[in-house]
Amino acid sequence: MQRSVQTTSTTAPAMPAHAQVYLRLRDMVLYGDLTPGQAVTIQGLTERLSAGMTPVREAIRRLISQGALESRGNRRVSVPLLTAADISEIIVAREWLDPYLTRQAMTCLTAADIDALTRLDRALDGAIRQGDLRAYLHLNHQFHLHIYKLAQSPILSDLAEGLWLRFGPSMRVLCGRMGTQNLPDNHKQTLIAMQAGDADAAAAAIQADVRQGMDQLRASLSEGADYE
Amino acid sequence: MQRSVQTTSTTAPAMPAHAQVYLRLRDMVLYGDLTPGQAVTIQGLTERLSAGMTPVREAIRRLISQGALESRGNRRVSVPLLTAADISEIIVAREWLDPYLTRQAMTCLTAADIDALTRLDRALDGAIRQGDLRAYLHLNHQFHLHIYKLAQSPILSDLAEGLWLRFGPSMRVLCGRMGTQNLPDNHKQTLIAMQAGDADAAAAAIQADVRQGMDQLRASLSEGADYE
DNA sequence: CAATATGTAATTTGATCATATTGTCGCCGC
DNA sequence: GCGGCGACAATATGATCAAATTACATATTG
Repeated sequence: MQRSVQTTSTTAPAMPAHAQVYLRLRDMVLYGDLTPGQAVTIQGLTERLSAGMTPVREAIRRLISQGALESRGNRRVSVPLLTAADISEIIVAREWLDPYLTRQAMTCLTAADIDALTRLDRALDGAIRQGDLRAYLHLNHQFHLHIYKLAQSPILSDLAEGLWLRFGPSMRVLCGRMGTQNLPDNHKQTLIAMQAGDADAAAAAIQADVRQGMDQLRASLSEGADYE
Repeated sequence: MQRSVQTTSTTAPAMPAHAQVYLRLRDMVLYGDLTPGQAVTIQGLTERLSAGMTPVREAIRRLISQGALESRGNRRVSVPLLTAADISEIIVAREWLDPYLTRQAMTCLTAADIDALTRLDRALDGAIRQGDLRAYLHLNHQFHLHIYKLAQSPILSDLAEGLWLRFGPSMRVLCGRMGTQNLPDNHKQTLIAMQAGDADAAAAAIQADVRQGMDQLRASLSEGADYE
């Protein structure tokens, strides 16, 4: 037997294996290592992640309960294929949640916070220039996650983060289609509004960002029919 | 060893044990068999539910990811103690979600649906008269769940249902304090509005119901300090 | 004669359990 | 009061059992 996920010196001081597996699997969902509709097997993941069966089972179960994976009736698990109706629901939810969390974040925003967001956005620009799709997805996600964190609203942030898990795989497909050169970046308006201390403008900018991205997603879904 | 969760003739034709354990544990959270702050141990549940360890582990993990349980750092799990800030977030979320889902439900509401809701509310009245706290909690939950289902918005319904898991234990404490005689029932206005086909009024009635219940919860929490 | 449908066998995969391992907490002696 | 020691609970593994899908072979029909 392999020496499992044994802490390779510095990697994981005290993080249980199921948590590590969860994080890795979640990232696979978020950043497109799994395509919509793809089957997810326990044994496949035990090999791919060289982890035991129990941690993988728990991670999968956790992601199912978050909507990142779906359990087809007969003990088979797969990455959900979003319908247009699903996307519409996610749009409704995000168009409400994201501006709300942005306003919350604005109530206690420091210059350092804006700096951190600006750095993230600059890194995002770099990823776009280099056509690094995975970095783009990651940094875009980080940008919004950072706002959620600043809002200091753990429950609402949980809801918002959960939505990302649902559209992650489809977003990857969309961006893959658009080509790596003309990926959108609508964060500039948000940063300007934040620097001006204008909560209304910041919320509106975030809402526009969300709507733009999600609308593209829905359009891509309906025109591309099913991707496989 | 006991004969496990073997299908006792008719009970479970093809439901895996982990699903059964999850449902039972979820109901324990929702209807107050667990009190806020209470510790939840795996081995305790394997005995109480006479189930194996693996199904219990998975059910607990699932409920943690939904916010129904929380994992304190050191491999200890407990029922969350809500803070006033937590309640405020839940209020914000429900005041938006529940009216929205009500409006959605109104778009395709049949007379049979209203009948079903009316029956649920009548049963709720009965539970109040008899002072049956558990039935009250269950039927009140069912009433709102039914509206969610009618909205045919699986993702937003998921979000709303998840919130119930968070305040379930605290709600039980609140209702236990209020005494079993004067439990609130604000569903009448909703039913009237639905019969009139007035979506605005129905949404407003639901919002009032949510706000009233949740405000009491917050008040109970802040005055009662911590309950144990 | 060929092609499709059907029923069975085999392999793959999921579910559950018993057990070994590890980390945490409480206690006792120093 | 502090550090090691023992008990307990959680984590993780591999094995075992059961289910389901797949493949294949046979039979039947056009």
